[in-house]
Amino acid sequence: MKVTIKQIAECVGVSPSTVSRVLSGRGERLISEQTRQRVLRAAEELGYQPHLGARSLVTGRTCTVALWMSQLFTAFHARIVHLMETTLWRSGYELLIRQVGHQTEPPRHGRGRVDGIIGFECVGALRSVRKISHRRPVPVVSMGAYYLTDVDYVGVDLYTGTAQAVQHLIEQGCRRVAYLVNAESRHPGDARRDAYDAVVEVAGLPKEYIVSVDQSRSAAMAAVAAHVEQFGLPDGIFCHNDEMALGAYRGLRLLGVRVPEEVALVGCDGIEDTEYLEVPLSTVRQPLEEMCRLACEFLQRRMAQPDAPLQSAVLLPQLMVRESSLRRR
Amino acid sequence: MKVTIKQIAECVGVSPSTVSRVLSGRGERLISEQTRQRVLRAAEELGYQPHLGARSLVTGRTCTVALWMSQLFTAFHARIVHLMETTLWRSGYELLIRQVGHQTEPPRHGRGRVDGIIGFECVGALRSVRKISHRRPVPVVSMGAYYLTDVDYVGVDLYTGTAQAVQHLIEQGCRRVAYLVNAESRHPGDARRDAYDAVVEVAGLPKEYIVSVDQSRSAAMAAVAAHVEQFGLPDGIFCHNDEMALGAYRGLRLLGVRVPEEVALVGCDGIEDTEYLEVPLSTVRQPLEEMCRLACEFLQRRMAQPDAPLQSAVLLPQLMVRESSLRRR
DNA sequence: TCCGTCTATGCAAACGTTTGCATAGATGGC
DNA sequence: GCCATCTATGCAAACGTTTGCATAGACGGA
Repeated sequence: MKVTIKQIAECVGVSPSTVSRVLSGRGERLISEQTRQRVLRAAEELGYQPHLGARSLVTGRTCTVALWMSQLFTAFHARIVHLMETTLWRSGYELLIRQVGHQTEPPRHGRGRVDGIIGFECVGALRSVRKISHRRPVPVVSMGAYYLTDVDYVGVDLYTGTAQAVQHLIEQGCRRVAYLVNAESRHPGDARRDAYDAVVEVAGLPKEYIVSVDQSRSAAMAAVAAHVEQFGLPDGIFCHNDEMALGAYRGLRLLGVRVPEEVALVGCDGIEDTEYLEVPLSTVRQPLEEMCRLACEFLQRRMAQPDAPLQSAVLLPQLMVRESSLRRR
Repeated sequence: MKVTIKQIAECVGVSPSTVSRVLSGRGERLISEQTRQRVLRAAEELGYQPHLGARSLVTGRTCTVALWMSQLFTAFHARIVHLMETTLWRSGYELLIRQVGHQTEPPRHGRGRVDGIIGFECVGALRSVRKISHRRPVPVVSMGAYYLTDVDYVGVDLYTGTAQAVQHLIEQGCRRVAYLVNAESRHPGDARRDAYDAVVEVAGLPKEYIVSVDQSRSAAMAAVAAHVEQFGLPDGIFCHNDEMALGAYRGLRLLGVRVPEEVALVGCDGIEDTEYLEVPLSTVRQPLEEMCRLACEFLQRRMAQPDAPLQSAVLLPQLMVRESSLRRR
């Protein structure tokens, strides 16, 4: 049986308002200690749980934040969810998850379900929700490599990160540095692609793309195998992300190619998995903790002050040099 | 500015009830097609979004399901979240995530926030929420290796899975099969531990535990290294899960031990990562798709019929034999 | 012409909270 | 002893939906 503040009120012998004030913690110094205690005890005894729908109806807040992600398969994504949930919970918010990547239907988004949205690499969906909620827009923070100019943004400077990585490969003596990329991300405008182009060009080296149909390991593996068969072996590969780097590694090993002696390998993202390979993978590590922390901060500020000026932060990734890119000279 | 059904009603020139009937899809054959169209167009134009709090207040439903997990770090967990979100979304539910593992405070659980809870390996939290919501209990489905007798349950028979794995190691010629386990799970009552004990005993082999402080890779790695130094090398290791298997693998490699020639290795869970090692890891694969599908089914039936008889399913895992446990004879 | 039936719509209550305003009683200064 | 102030509480409206019941009009049969 549902128990409401009305029942508690009746049971204690006070009015519902008083109960509400005690339970919601609003009327802090307005309620006598004695009444307070009696209400609390009654609530405890009856097993009272506030109805959050009713509460949100009048307060206009739900204490829930949505996290939108384009995909959700790898340890990298698990880590994001983990960090978000932890951070938000501490601030008193719950976390709603939504994968928006491959949904064809427009993102229906009930008003009064969430107080705000954090989008991880899903610019398209964020943009359309913005359009829908034009008047009195939903607070939104965009995270990841691509960004919208009209919402708060937390990103990571993958241009610099990639440039460092490619430069590092060149310094290790690589003269034929390839870029392993999925078909969608291979175009100019992608920070990694642009950085690769620039550094390779400055060094006077040839550009070489290994194009995988998607970001999965198996596809990356197949792409590398096919590429090597057709064009021969590069001596260094920068991979669009760590998943693809793992696929590349396995593809090369199956071909009998030694890493890093014959091919040096650098990934991108910084997932834990890559440390535990036979040959630990070098990578461009994204500062996820910091990014999640900032995203939550930005969102909370935006929820508190809808008209505050635009906030943004672009963090520096860190090149983690491990064995896979260290040539013994 | 917020737009409500009242405004739409005013704009179209009908009553709020009519608008509600059109928009909620309830009064299907009650509304004239003409009115219907006009309401829909007005809603579209004004950018109407229903207030779900208000709706849930009167319907008593939120169309939201909570997924509780004890932790959320690895690709295994990401996969669970992914499958759940996909399945639930298709049935019209949204997914709320909560990590309940290490939270000290009791699981506060607002009534009217979610319609049901799916708990993945978090018996303790489920039990306490059951106690709190004793009268008119929240629909709950428990998933994973441990189970409550008084709630719907979807599990996997890790006893059989483990038995097969250990038997397999013995058949490969291992005579000193160790069990790599984290401190918490090493006790009798855990299906894997019990199965290991039984099979090893029947085979007349000695029991040997490698105890790691937790389930992380690094801890597993350290545990293996320490164990080998103190007690020498077993010739087969069954690992409590894949993460620990990855740690064990790396630990052994750092010691210069060859897998599977000197030590055969089998993990448990079936995460994708382990296929991409230098030596792909054998594992006991949990049928996650099926488990998630069933859990959602059970939950929906329970939500529809609170007094339906208890539902449960225990699925069989599958032993995936890969290179890490194949001795060349 | 009247009555019964059906269709399309409106009215108003209900859902469980929060909160601005009112007020009864207590307290204290003069 | 009176007025001003303060403390603790109650009243009632409001939040945005849904929905049972009522009803107005149309229609058809007798």
